[in-house]
Amino acid sequence: MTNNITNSNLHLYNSLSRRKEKFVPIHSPNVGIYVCGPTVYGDAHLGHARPAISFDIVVRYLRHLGYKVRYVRNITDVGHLENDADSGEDKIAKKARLEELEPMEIAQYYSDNYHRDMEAMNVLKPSIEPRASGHIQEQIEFAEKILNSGYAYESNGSIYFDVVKYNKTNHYGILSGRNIEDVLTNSRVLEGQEEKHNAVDFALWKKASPEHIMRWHSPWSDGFPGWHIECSCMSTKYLGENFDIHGGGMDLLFPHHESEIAQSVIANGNSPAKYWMHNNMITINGQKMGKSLGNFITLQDFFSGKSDSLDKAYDPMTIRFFILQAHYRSTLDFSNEALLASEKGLNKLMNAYKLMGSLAPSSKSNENILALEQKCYQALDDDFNTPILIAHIFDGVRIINSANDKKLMLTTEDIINLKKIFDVFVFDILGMKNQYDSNSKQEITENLIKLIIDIRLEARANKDWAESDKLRDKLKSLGVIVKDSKEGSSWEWAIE
RNA sequence: GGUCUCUUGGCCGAGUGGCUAGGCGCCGGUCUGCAAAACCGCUCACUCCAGUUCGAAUCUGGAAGAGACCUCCA
Repeated sequence: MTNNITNSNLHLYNSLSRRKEKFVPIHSPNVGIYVCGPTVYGDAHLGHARPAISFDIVVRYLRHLGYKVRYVRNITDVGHLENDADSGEDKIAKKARLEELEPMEIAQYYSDNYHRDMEAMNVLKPSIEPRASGHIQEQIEFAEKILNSGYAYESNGSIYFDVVKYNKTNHYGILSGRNIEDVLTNSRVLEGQEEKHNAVDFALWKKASPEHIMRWHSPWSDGFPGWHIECSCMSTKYLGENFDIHGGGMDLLFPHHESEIAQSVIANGNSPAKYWMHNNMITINGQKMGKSLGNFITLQDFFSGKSDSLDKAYDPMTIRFFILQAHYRSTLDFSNEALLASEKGLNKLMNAYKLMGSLAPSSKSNENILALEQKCYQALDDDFNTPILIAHIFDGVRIINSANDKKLMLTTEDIINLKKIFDVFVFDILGMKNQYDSNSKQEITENLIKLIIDIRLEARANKDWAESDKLRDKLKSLGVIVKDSKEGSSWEWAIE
C-alpha cells in the first residue's frame, strides 16, 4: 500500500476545540502521542480495554499512513489517594497491606497481568511505557519549577497548585468547558483538605502520613507525587513540551487532563498537546463499568467465561471486535447478546477471508473494489470511524460470498485488491488476529488427532486391520506416533 | 445542586435535511441425505410536543427519561 502522508486527509475530534480538525502533526512525519495508562492495583477489566484498543487503532492507522509514531503510555504505580478511606492511604499501598506484600509486588503483579491481557487482544506495545515510580526525581523538579514560578505553595510539607491564581491569567477549564467559579461554588467539601487555600487546588506533592509506606525524599517532606504531575512530567520528558496527541478516557478529562494543561502551561510555558482525544465509557445496564462501582467484569473473566454475568467464554478477538464495532467516542453497552453478535459477525468475516483463496476469477467484474478501498480510508479519516469501516468490510464479505456462489463475477485483480483490503484494514489496522493462527490451533490439532484415533479404534473393533494400519502409518508419516495398549490407544509427537 | 452529553428497529450500533449503514436475531425461500455455512427476500426505526422548511429522525424551542463529570476510576 503506497501512502503519501502529505495527501492524508485524516480528521480527528479534538476535545479542546470540541470539533473535528484536520490532523497536521507538529513535526511531520514524526508524531508523538501520550495516553494515560492504568493504575496497577487490580486486574484489567473491559473498561481498560477501550482506550488501549481505541488508541491502538490510532497508532496503527497513523503508522499505516506513513507517520513515524512515538507512542507513550504510562503505568501508574504510585497509587492515588483513596478519599473514601479515613486514612488517606493510597490504593497500591492499601492493597499491599491487605495482601501483606511490598507495594511494588502489587504493581508488578498487576502490570504483568495488564500486559498479558493486552497482548491477548493484540494491542501493540507502546514505544515507551514509563512508570511514575521511576520518575520521582523528574516530578520533584517539575513541582519545583511550578513552585518557583509562584503558582504553587507549600503547606505542611505538601505542595499545591494554585488554581485560583492560575485562572487569573489563564483559563482553568479550557478543556472541560468549566469555569472556576462554578467549580468553586459547587465542589463538595471533602475531609482533610484544610491545607489547601482553595478547594480547586490540587497536590503536586503530598507529605506522607506515618503509615504511608510508599514514600520518597523531597525538599519538602518524605512523601509522594500528586496524581496529575506524572503525566505532565513524563510526556514532557519523552515527547517534549509540545506534542501531537494526548489521549485517555473521558472520565480523566476533568480534573486530570485539565490539571495537566495547567501544570504544563506554568512549567513549560505552553499547553502540552495539540489534539486531545477521549474515548467514551463502556456501560453495563446503561451504567458506566468502573472499579468504584464494582460492576466491572475482568478481561480474564471474559477469556475464561468464569463470571456470573457471562453466558460463556469469549475470545480476546471477540472483545476487540466488539469494541471496534462502536465508535470510540460513543458509550458502548455490554451484554451477552451484543457480544455474541460480535462473535458471530467476526466469524463470518474470517470465513469470507478464508474463502478468498479459492475464488475462481472471471474475465469480467461486477464490483468496484477500488471504490470499496476508498470508502474504507474515508471511514478511518473521519475520526477513526471503525464501525463504518467494519460496515464496508462486511460489504466485502457479501461480495466474496456472492462470488463464491457464482452470483457475481470478480477478476483476478479484484480478488487481489479485495485480499489487500482485508490484509490492510482488518489485520494491520483493526489489528484482528486470524483465529486460525492463534493458540487455539494447537488445541484443534490435538482434537483432530484424537478424532482420527477414535475412527481407527472403530476400525480395530471391526477387525478392519488394513484401515487401522493405514491410519497408523499415515499418522506416523505426519509425525504422530500411535501406541496401542490393553487400555486403548495413546499418541505422542514423533519429535518434540 | 452545578456543568455537559445522550435518547435510533427484538439486541448492539453508524449516519445524514430529501436517496431505508452494518452486525446479530426473527420469519420466508434457494441449496442440502441431515445439519451447518452461504446466498436471496422480509422485518423500513429514529423518546414526546411544537416550530422552521417544499421536505426533519437529522435544524430550533420546550417536555420527559437516561448517563457522564464535579471525588479515585479507562
